[in-house]
Amino acid sequence: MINITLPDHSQRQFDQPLTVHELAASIGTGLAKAAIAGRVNDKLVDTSFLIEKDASVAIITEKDPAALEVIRHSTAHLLAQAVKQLFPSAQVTIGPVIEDGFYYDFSYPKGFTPDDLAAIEKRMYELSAQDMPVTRKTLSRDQAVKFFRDLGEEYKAKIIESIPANEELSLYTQGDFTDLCRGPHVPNVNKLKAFKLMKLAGAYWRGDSNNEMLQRVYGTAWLNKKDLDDYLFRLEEAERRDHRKVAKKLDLFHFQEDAPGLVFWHPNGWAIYQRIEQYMRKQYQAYGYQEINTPIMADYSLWERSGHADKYAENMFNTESENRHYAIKPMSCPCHVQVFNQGLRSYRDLPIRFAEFGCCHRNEFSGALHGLMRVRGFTQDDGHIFCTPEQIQQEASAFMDMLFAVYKDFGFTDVLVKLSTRPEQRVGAEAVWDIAEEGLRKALDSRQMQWELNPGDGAFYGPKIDFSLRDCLGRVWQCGTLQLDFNLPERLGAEYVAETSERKTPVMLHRAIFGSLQRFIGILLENYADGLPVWLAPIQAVIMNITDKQADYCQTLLAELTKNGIRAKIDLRNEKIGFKIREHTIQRVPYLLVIGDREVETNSITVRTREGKDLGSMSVEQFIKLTA
RNA sequence: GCCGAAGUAGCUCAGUCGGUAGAGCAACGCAUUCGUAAUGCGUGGGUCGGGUGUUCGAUUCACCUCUUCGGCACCA
Repeated sequence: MINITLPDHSQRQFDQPLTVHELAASIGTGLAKAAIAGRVNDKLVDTSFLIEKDASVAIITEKDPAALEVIRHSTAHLLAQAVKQLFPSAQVTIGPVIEDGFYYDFSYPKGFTPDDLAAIEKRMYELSAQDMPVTRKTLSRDQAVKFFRDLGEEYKAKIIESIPANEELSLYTQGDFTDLCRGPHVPNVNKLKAFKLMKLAGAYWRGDSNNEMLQRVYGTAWLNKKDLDDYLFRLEEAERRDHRKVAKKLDLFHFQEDAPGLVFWHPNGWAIYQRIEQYMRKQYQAYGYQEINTPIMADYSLWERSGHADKYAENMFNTESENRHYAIKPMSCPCHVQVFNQGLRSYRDLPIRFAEFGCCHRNEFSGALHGLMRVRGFTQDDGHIFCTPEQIQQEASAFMDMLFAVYKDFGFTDVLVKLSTRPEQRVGAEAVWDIAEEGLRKALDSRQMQWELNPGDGAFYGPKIDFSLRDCLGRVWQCGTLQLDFNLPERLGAEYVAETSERKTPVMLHRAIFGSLQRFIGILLENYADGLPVWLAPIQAVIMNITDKQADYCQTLLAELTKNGIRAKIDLRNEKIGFKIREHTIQRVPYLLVIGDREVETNSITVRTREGKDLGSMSVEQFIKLTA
């Protein structure tokens, strides 16, 4: 007798073993038809899975989130089947599920073309229109290796060989196609109804750039056509928000061939940049930092002493003059230690907090460049705190106060926090690691928030906390960081005099909130699409006259607003008011000020927002208050 | 750096199976003086990313190169 518990806690008894599908059928034919997979004792299985002993079982239908994963995985197999039919010489490798879809890597030296992609997708739809069951069987490892070798599938054979010998392997077959897979899969390919192949890309075999480049096909798959269309719409939305597009539309910055990965800021873009830098400068003052500025390049020997020449050389730009070799700074920390080292420091001076809008250059691989998100020249909101091990906790805590306040001011409240602790390879005494990790942990625990532990993921020179923002499209951007460093101060000879008159090496905290100002602006632009908050908008208000008669009044108004620190612009063009409103609405100027005879007579302004809302007439003073 | 795609007017894009290019918007000029998302008419604008080759002739074909886009790898 087998006793099966269903999700509603009801129980059913059966005389003999039965499959998930049979169980579903015993509950209802509709359920049997809708079954995509099963969950037996919390393990996802095929509908063909044979239940042999007492278990709690759920039938997975479209309503269960797990269904989508199964469907995506099966769609990857469908892709492989179509490819093998159309391109028999292609070899299959792996085809996992990823966010919103799946991919499959093929070895196919000729490479697929976009036309091939369309043909493959067409074949996939032809196959899924058939009534083609997906069946599972198991083989021993050696049998499986032989099976795939005989098919000429060398990569599959290699994958299997890397699986422990005693493990049983499962193979899934649909029509003429068989793939090694852990499963589970849909019972029939006709369950696959809404998918689309998205793009082609190269990918290294086993993710190693020394290996052969495989052909990766990306696809997306959904429960139904509507979900697929929604997804494609979301992609369009993300594309619309692309910061590179927004930059063109709003005339913020540009790139050109002469300076790959380096930004040419235009007046509007630089206004945003300046606004952010000035904002952060104020925060530095409020949180007890001293702003400094250090050279953009330094003799190569400094980078040898700091260790960058050893570990970071290929990312550094170099230059030469009068037989001296210089490197352009990729980060500011070694220079900050030089400032610390001027004069003898006492324990009474600590902590010392230096901040710099550090202009850094890194020679990123050409293929890594990506708008403002990955550039070769950027500004770090770089700061270094020199303190004693005992001060780590309070400094970490104060830093997080600052960080969360700053993120909140920019509208980011969903922040992911990760603590990474000591790795295998490390420098520094165990006792110092203990204090450091404990300090960070306590600083985290003292706040009402969730954080995640990444054991062993710290840098060789110290533990760290990373902070990531989630934007309005749900994308995650790592921005802030707090890294403890026991190594660099020692290498560069930083010292202070302790209470006991001994010379001691301070701990150094590397910290950033934006990371790169350029990248942070990119994130802001995509998060707000083009409607930046009023305080960040390059132009906050446009004054528009209705006819020439009001031009003088408009000029007076402009002077008045400018005097009060509002970034205003004037539009006296001989155009209809509707035309001007349309133009500046598209430019996402927060406030549109309409000036006609009525406003001149009553010494007022009429305000319309970029959202099209009419705020009515008000005095200049009222408007200044509104904007501030 | 690797794989794939792309580069034509300020922007978005069309085009030429080899005979030096076109639209819409923008810009400029003239008329219009107008009350909340496009007034009308007219004008100018391009070494078709750069180089080399094939050809009577290359924006078009071939090769090289740069840049950009999508991935991979990288991001001590």
